[in-house]
Amino acid sequence: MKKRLTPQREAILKLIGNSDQHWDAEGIAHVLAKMGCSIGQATVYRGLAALEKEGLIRGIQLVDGKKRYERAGKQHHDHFVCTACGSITEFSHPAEAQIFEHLSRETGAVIHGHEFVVFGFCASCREAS
Amino acid sequence: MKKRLTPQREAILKLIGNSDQHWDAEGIAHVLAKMGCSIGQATVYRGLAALEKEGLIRGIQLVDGKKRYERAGKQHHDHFVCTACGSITEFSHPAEAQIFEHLSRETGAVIHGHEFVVFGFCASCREAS
DNA sequence: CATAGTATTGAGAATGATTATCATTCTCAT
DNA sequence: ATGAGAATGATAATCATTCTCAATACTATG
Ligand SMILES: [Mn+2]
Ligand SMILES: [Mn+2]
Ligand SMILES: [Zn+2]
Ligand SMILES: [Zn+2]
Repeated sequence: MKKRLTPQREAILKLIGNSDQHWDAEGIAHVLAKMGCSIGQATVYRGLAALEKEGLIRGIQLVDGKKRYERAGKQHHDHFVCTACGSITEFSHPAEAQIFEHLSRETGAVIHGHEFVVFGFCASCREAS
Repeated sequence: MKKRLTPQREAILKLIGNSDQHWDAEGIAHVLAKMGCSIGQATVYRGLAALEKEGLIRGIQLVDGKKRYERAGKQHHDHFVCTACGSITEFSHPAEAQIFEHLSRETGAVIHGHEFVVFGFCASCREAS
């Protein structure tokens, strides 16, 4: 049999797919519980892993221990994390492609993915400091 | 009082400072134990944190859950991790500076640091597959 | 030199995120 | 209906890391 899109996975997918947030497992469980359809935490983790494997959501690691998920389909981007307020800003720059190209040419490696996280103070937190 | 460079911290520093590896706490404890001077695990973690705060070693996060440390003083670089053999390759590219410049100019953020990890198959693992 | 006041240590408990177990329930194609 | 393979939920278990706390080790003064 194949992977199934169960009601709980649908709930997770709908939540992530209809927002631009970067969700962690706990946040998802929390919101779903508040919405009435609470799911066992193990099921949340398994559901997230399954949905990611299917390419329906995208998982990222923001150096804070917990894995986050965002909806799939957005164009490639990296993340800036404000260490003061925790806000996450997406960004991208064409030069990144050159870096990958150079890296694989120099080393002969095949690149499968990457994680580029920049941190500091966002504009408003910079002023407030 | 000030931070002290105790014998156990010196041992950790010497280990990291004299190699080009990317050590995790467990690896350090293991090697030091094998060398006769075993240290409590809490002390290893505290020592690493202290040495990092003093700028004597540099901590990095390679998306695998455990924090790694390398000797300070090496020029800036990022890391390529082979997901097949686990080898870590260092690289750098001048275009990265442009990305930061662009990001801070566009968003008004102050950048304090970053973590750029690329993963895939290294040259030898690519052939072997 | 005695001594108060910090820093550090080590053993072990505790934490937080995630995964593994396992018995039960669900689904789908015969 | 039925049996094999998925999925669920409650709970135990992992893993890296941090916390607690009693015992030491240093340091700066008096
Ligand atoms: Mn994003
Ligand atoms: Mn390095
Ligand atoms: Zn901020
Ligand atoms: Zn390799």
